[in-house]
Amino acid sequence: MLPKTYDPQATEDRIYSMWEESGAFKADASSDKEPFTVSMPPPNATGQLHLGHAVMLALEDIFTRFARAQGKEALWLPGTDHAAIATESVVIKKIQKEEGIPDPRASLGREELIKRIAHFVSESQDTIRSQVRKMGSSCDWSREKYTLDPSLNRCVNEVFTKMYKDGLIYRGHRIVNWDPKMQTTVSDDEIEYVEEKASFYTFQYGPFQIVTSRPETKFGDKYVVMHPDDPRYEKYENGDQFECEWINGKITATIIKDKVIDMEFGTGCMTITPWHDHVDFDLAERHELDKEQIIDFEGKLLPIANEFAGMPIEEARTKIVEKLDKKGLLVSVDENYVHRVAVSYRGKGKVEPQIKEQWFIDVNKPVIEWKKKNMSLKEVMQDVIRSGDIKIIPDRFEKVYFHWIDNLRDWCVSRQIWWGHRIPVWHKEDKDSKEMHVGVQAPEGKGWEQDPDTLDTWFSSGLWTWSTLIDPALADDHSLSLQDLLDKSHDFQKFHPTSVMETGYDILFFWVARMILMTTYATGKIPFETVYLHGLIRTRDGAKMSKSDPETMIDPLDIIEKYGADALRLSMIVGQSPGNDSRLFEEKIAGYRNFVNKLWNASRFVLMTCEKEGINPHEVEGRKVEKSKSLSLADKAFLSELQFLIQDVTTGLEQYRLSEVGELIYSFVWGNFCDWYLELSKGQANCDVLVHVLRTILQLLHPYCPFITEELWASVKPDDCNILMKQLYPKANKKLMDHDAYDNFQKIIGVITAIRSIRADHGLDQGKKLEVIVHTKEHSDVLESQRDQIMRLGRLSELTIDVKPQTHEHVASMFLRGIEVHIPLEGVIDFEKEKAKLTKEKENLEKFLKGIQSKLGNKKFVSSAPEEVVTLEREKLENAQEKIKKLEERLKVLE
RNA sequence: GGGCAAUUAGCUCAGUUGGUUAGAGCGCCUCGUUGACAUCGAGGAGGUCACUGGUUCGAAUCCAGUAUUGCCCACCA
Repeated sequence: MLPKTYDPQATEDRIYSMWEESGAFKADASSDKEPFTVSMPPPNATGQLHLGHAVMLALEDIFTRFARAQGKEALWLPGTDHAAIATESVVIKKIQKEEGIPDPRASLGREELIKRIAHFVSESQDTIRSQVRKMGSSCDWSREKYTLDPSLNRCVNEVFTKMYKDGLIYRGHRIVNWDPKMQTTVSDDEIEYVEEKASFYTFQYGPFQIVTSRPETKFGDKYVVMHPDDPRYEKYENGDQFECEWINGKITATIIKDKVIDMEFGTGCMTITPWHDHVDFDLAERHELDKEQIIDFEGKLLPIANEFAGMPIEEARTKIVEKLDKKGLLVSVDENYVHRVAVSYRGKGKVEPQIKEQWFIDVNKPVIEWKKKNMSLKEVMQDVIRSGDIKIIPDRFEKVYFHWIDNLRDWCVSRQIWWGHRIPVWHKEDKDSKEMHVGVQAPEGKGWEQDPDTLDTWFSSGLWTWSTLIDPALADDHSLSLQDLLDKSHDFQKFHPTSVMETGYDILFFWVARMILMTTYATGKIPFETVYLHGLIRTRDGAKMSKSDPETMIDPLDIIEKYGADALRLSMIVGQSPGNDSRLFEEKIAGYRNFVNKLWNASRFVLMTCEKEGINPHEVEGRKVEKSKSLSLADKAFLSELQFLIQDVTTGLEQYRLSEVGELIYSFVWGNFCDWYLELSKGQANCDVLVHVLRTILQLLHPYCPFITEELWASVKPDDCNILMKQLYPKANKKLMDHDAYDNFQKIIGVITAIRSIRADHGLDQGKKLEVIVHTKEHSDVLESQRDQIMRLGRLSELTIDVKPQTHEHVASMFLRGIEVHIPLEGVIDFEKEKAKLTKEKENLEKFLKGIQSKLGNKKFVSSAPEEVVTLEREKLENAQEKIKKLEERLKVLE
């Protein structure tokens, strides 16, 4: 016999091992079944899983288990990401802290540092693997991938080379975001802005006044820019020159007129620093102006700054202001200026724009053949969404996506860090040599050195849906082309494009967009059909959970230990809608733990009942139940409701409406199965139905709560059945859909509810005699057939069921679903109120009826709307008509 | 500056194409240990669906505007 409470701790690990050993997670590329594929967004190989991962794993596991149960060949492919900058910075910090080495890159060298990082990563990967298992994830571990695996590296090199040959990858001196702390470039998307209060200076610059918060960049400023339409500067012409006193003596300045200037801001004119500012750089490019570097890559001033050379930015700033003040060129200082400073998404260090030679992907060059047209990467990215090849859930993110693409600039893909995919470019002698080789492998001959730079981590992540499906054995064969690799890899042929990409909306641009870009280009196919974006999990107060504040952090592992993985999964799925943030706190999780336990006890009850009746649950045949002729009203009603549940759950899951479906099952199990059916079974039990319904519930719930359902399945499964996760999903049996039984059963429920309510309202003693008055013979028959149940659940010692029209003094308190229940009470009934209520109800119904009639009378509607909608309206009409009739009858009684 | 959302019970949130009396969980109040479950059961209170207009027989739902909050994007020196 099962224990009184469910103990997830004692169950989950055992069940998971059982699944793994059974091979049920493994997908078969050679099967004939329809494929269903999910690529797991690879967690960064830097440490711990957090709730964001947990929600992702829960969602994807539900998708996968459901697809599997629908008879599809389901593949959920797990893996980890090398997370270039993030990982390197974590390890460098660790070495600095633990070993006291201030600059590990310099001290250890490339080879040694990479070795250290690799070691760290492999430990971290083990942690992640075990955490993913703890969540119950049914992913195919035999196919686990890592972004630095040789076969994935091969794909990276192939794509880079192909892009280079197509002229999509180019090398150029461009302004990039330089992170002096991490000593690398970062992409536009890896930047965040933090508000900072700064001093805002106004300086005299020749005849002009300019404003800046960054005086230290102003050494090279020999251009002053203003708007061509600005009346204040009408007398100056573009190209005019003048001499003026500046930081280090006299300079010759040139006037530039350009429309980027905002006349409203500051003094309406500014000097520019093309080397250290994106806008200034663009402007300088347009007007072909000189660019000079002021700040070096360490964040210190260069010799151009004379006596300030070698100073760090912050120090130089104050000194320069002092100097300009002494020269009388400082006009004013605003100490309360708030501006936004760019910092690196990872290292949180201030980002300094710099001009550097970098590798870029051209997003505007129309060289991609897509749908028989030549398109640019940008255009393909727009087309796949616009044409509906890829659907984004929720769809409002499509707008956000388009907006992002409109603003997309060429993508800088080279990074000056060591951890990652090294760029497949070789230089003869040194980097500045003119001889260069771009290819998948190193060129023949001596003296070739590979470019020291690595690729942006999103370059390889962009290939994730398909590079993971390339056969590693083939990847070693360099006689094969990229196309060969795709054509010959069975997994790729079977499982790509993937079915759904599920991830947080916060990486829509970082990753989802890049996958679309890279995959359409490299394979000619979309990477996935549907994008499902989940929201962030926040604290009870709506704050972001952050590592720096352990109080607010909820560690999924702690929760699993305390409440079980099933409860955690439900608490993150039910009540959440895609794309919206949600809050999580322990009471919520405890609520779902209670639900899980409720299911446990319901099963216990079923098993105990079977034992009492001498029935072996394993021998119950589902089919027989469905054909049985000895079903009670409750059995029929309940089986009918179950069929509708199956239908709703299935269509809901097909449409990715996970929250709604979770709620449906929850309320069915608790509100119907436990509260009614099991209670009724205490009077008279049909074990066949009990077992059958319980099995179906376990099957339906399995994608959400895999552990407990699997555990319970073992106790109730048919003898010839395997483990639950290999079962096919239940199908609704139309023959069991019995509206009459359902309606009649609702009447019983109504009566019992009424009795309970009356008892509570009037403190009715247990065993009090009750009279139930009904108006028709049919109702009386229904109640009569369930007399025992009503008496038991209503706790009555005597019950009269009578058919008669009512006199005023007898009409009592409750009208429920067409049945009137009353007990003899002295003077508590308000007839006028009752009458008014019914009259209003009738009026509403009549209004409603009129509306539908006019709708159905409208030819336009009938001809244009889908047939189902029209029938639905007709049904509504009939229902309403019937109800009005009944109301009229009741009103007549009251008269 | 532009865009996207949110606003529903004390709290956290559902509410699929407009449809009959707006739902759930938690919390609160009353009662209850008859053998599945106190991680429970029965009953109850609590909402002008942010506000103002409009479309409609009918609006939480569609449209316009207002307010508050949040997020994203952008070159304001």
